[in-house]
Amino acid sequence: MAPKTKSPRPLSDAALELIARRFAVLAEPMRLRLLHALFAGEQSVNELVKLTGGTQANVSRHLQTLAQAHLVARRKEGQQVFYAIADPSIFQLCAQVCGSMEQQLSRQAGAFSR
Amino acid sequence: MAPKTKSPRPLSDAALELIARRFAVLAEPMRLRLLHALFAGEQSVNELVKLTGGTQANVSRHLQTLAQAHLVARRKEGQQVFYAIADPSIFQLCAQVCGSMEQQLSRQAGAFSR
DNA sequence: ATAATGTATGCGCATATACTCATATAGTAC
DNA sequence: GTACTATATGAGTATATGCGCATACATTAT
Repeated sequence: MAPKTKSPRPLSDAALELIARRFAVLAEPMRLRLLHALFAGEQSVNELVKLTGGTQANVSRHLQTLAQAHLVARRKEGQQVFYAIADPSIFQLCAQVCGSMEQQLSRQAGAFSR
Repeated sequence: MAPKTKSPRPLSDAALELIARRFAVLAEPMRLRLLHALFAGEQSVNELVKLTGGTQANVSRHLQTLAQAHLVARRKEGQQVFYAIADPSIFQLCAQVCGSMEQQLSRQAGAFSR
């Protein structure tokens, strides 16, 4: 019986669910596209539709998902609704994923030219 | 015409797909549980089955998913197969997500007691 | 009031994926 | 060879989710 019973933190099931949900929100290309478009600043739904090339219905739905996850903030002005990044830590997240994947891909590429 | 046309980088569709895939791999509680268990070091499949409480078939499948994403490494020794974290940047990712969510939750909690 | 515009949503379909069960494969011991 | 253990995988099912279409809702203008 090796004393392997050393976990960094128990991490309850509920916490794991929450973390998984968070990752799931980021696991859709269109939502990443929307976040990317919002990097330049607050945008209305219509602007986001044009920027991303998605349909209005689909963009609206994805924005709702992002808003429920508190990743973007909603501001209504007249008949337009503006969305903006609410949690800037997202960019660090994405940057880290990008970096890790670039590293991975270049390592795979190196396996050929080696 | 505000000079809002300033994107950090174009980010091709293919890149967005890859990033989304990466997040999707992390979007399952059982896989997070497995990564968490592997934090203590290399483990065999059977050990992971005991540690996570999942069925052998399910654990094996999720390990395969993690391995395909190059998040864990596979090492066969005799009839046992050992898995280990292959990309330590995962922990930074999870730590960041946890931090962001703790912040979010405490802010929501503060909205009541305020 | 009607009309036009911007946004959200109900519904149906198609696809993806997580799970269980049973079985296959690989390795070890006898 | 058979028996046993460890791991992987095929099949079937249930659930979730992204998408498009049509429509509802909200706001402003006329």
